[in-house]
Amino acid sequence: MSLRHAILAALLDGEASGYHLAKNFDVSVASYWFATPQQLYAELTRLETAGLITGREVVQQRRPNKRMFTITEAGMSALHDFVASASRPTFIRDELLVQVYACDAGDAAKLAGHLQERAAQAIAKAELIEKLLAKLRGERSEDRYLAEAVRVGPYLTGLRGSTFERENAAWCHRVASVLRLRANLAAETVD
Amino acid sequence: MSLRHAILAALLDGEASGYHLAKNFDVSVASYWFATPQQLYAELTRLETAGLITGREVVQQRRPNKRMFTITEAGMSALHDFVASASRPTFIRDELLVQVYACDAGDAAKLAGHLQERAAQAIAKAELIEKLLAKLRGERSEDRYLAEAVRVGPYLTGLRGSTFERENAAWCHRVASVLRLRANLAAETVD
DNA sequence: CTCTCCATGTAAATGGTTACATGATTCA
DNA sequence: TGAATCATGTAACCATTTACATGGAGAG
Repeated sequence: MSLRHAILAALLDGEASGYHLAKNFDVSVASYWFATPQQLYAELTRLETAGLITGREVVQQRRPNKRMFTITEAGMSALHDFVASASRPTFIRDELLVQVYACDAGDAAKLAGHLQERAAQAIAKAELIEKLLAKLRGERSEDRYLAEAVRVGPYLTGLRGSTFERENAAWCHRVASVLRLRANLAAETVD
Repeated sequence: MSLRHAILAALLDGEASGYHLAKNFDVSVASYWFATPQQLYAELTRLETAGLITGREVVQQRRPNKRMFTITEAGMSALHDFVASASRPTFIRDELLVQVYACDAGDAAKLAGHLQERAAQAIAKAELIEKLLAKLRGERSEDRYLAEAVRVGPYLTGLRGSTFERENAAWCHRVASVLRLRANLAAETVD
């Protein structure tokens, strides 16, 4: 029920098309909310029907036409209500963690390889987010920015995303090294 | 498709009933995988049909009868394959983060309150996990435990869960204090 | 000439949540 | 007397993923 709010929140940055949202969702909103393009297109149609956003057709010449959406006053009011509403703790669902939980019953060496890949992806994502934060901040210090800026939501969620990815990478490295150490110890025992 | 693997992984700790899994999922498997009881009961039935687990009826006198499940060899082999398989990066879906993203368009004071509650919950969960880790480790240091223990999966995932919750709490506090600071500054400006 | 990007959508299938249902036992 | 715990399940409903479909433009 809350993809709609994620979309409304994303539209605070201004008019956007479904395609644009799909491309940028993981940079802006989605260190913490993910959606497939199909989900977005479907939900945009529903939001328009509900009057929370308005779309306008933009005719393009060398590209397919697109529909640009803007949040309406009704949408702003719905978002306002949402911000103050209660929300339950998140539930993480991460296949990799299930794999690590079961690592003693599987091929730990291969898993260690996947962990290294994940660590690299996590660092790449963290760097992307951190660049975005630096751009938002500009010359100001973080504290000044957060005190003075007109809008701070995207910066605050970016902070969470960046530490999350850093912690992810650190954990992946740690687990991979433990698994490799244990593989070596096991090999010595066999000798 | 991977709730089945989470269940198989949970059954590495030994025989369990659906009810038991539902109660303990968030302590063992589920800093990183969540499922409702209904999901578990349904999936257990499917796993049994598929021959990956076996159930036996336990007749009780002062309580309803229950079915205890054990992982089979076919189940172990499926889990083995799963551990080495590729998995995509997680996608977080957290309503609270969407709320913070949109905080500039809503009631920041109320949101700050919710953030404090969340921080408290996160710390409670971290402490729970950390107790579990200490219990697993016993007298040994972490490094020795991870090198020597027969099974390390649960400890390794517990590490991730505990830092995740700590980081969560820290972030909630940070955001709440930023929002309060801004509320005060806004009030002064009005004076 | 193939691949990727732009841009949108439909349809089918799977996965997940919520509500409802049962019924004895134990604790306050 | 009322609520919580034990223990399992069905059914209806939503949310999400995956596959399929289209078609021109520009890069290699």
